[in-house]
Amino acid sequence: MDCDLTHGCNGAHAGQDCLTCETRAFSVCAALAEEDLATLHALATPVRFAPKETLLFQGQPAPTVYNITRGSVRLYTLLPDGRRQIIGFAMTGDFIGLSMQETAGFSADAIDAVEACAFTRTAYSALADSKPLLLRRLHDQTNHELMLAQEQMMLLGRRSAEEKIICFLLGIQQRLARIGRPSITVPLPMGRQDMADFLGLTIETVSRTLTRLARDRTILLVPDGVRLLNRSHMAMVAAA
Amino acid sequence: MDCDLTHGCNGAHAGQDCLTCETRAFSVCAALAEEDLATLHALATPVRFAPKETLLFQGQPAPTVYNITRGSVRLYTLLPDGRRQIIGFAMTGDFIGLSMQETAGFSADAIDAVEACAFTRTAYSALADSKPLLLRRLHDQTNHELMLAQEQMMLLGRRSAEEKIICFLLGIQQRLARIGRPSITVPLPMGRQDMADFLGLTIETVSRTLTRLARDRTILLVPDGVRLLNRSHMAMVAAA
DNA sequence: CGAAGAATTGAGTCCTATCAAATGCCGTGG
DNA sequence: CCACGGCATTTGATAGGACTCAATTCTTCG
Repeated sequence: MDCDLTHGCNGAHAGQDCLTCETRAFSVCAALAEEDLATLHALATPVRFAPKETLLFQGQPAPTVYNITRGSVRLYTLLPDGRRQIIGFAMTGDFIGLSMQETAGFSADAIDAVEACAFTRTAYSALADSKPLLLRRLHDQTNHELMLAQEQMMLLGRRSAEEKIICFLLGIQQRLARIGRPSITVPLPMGRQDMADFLGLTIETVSRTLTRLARDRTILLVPDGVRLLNRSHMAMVAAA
Repeated sequence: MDCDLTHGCNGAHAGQDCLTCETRAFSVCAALAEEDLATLHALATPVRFAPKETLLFQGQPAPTVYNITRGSVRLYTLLPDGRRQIIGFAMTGDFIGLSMQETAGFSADAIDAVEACAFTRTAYSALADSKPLLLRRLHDQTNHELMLAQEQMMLLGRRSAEEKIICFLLGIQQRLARIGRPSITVPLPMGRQDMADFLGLTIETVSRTLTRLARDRTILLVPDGVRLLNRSHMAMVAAA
């Protein structure tokens, strides 16, 4: 198999199997019985993306859907004048292209080194039609995303910069806990500009707010992440 | 049948039939063949809500799903300190409770006089399971809502007050056009505070921005609505 | 070690929020 | 019919939080 840089590159680890996939339990694949996983595995192509490589481009055909098995991806839309809104970060276990629309409604690119299972949209769609449980799982997943989107609207429309940062950090932590990686230290693979474009802030405000929280001993800034020192205070702010 | 104010009141027009429902073509019901509409009709209970009456309350069980046939509903979430974010407005043909979760993720109440078809969540869920086309239609509808939510994130996070107002007005107009009510005059059943809480602004900023747009001859303020005078300029701003 | 990019810090401005008052709009009841 | 009260909206004055522009400082990596 050859290596197409524009669509990602199968690495040497291509022997990975759906049956032994570590992320199965957290992914839509959990809906399938073991015997169906063989069918799924036949459809899946493992792919890799280097940092900044594009998975999807806003407005262009999206013939492929991806299930992220490693790394982080930013999903975003752009205005013609360059303003960017990141609508979410996809990480291990997340599905990109759930809507299975002909054309992508947003762009997506790799933040760090990303590994994923790729499926052709048509093949995946057909499998979903034949496996009601999988379809149901997709539907639930979409509903979950809709709920997250609604929470993000509250964050973007009605919260202060400090609240935005705190909610963001707690949100990442909760998400990692749900996929079996709980930790007081929250890893932040994305840069400050990505955080800013997700939270509706500027990069300077993100930086200033983080340093202020660090001065207050609410958090501790560490390389590529943040350690949460005062979770009770953060939880108060997030709830309020 | 008695009249329970907390859950809406069947009016004298209760004889309405799914077969002759004017909103059928724009609603999820469009997925059903005529013979299935009888089944649907048996499950539907027509209800009415007075202005400010509550359909759903955030965090409480939601045993009922509604298909709005007349009037407008605001969907919103509240923070403990009273800050409100309106996540959407439901109007004729829109479905409330799509996610079919046990508990509501947001509150919903009537803006003006609302008429709706009510279904018990369990009965509707069972019907969806037996009619794949209906389920598919529900899924598509959810995907559509997710797309709208993502557009709203861009609006809330990255657009100026004037852009927010303009996008909002054009959005309402497009929506009315899609359900067969195209018009240069955009009706605004919701008050200024509702617009503010939807757009992430204050009521004063909404008012000021509207009057400025009226001074510029971009719009004309009319009772309970706005007439769009310079759509090309508005379209430019919305695209930019 | 040096260059390039990322992050932080600083100074000043602007947009929107806040606080406050005036105006307009209805429905009620005298 | 008109005065009145309550509510929504508009308008004004001021303040503040986040943005902008600009300059360091810190990292990373060849």
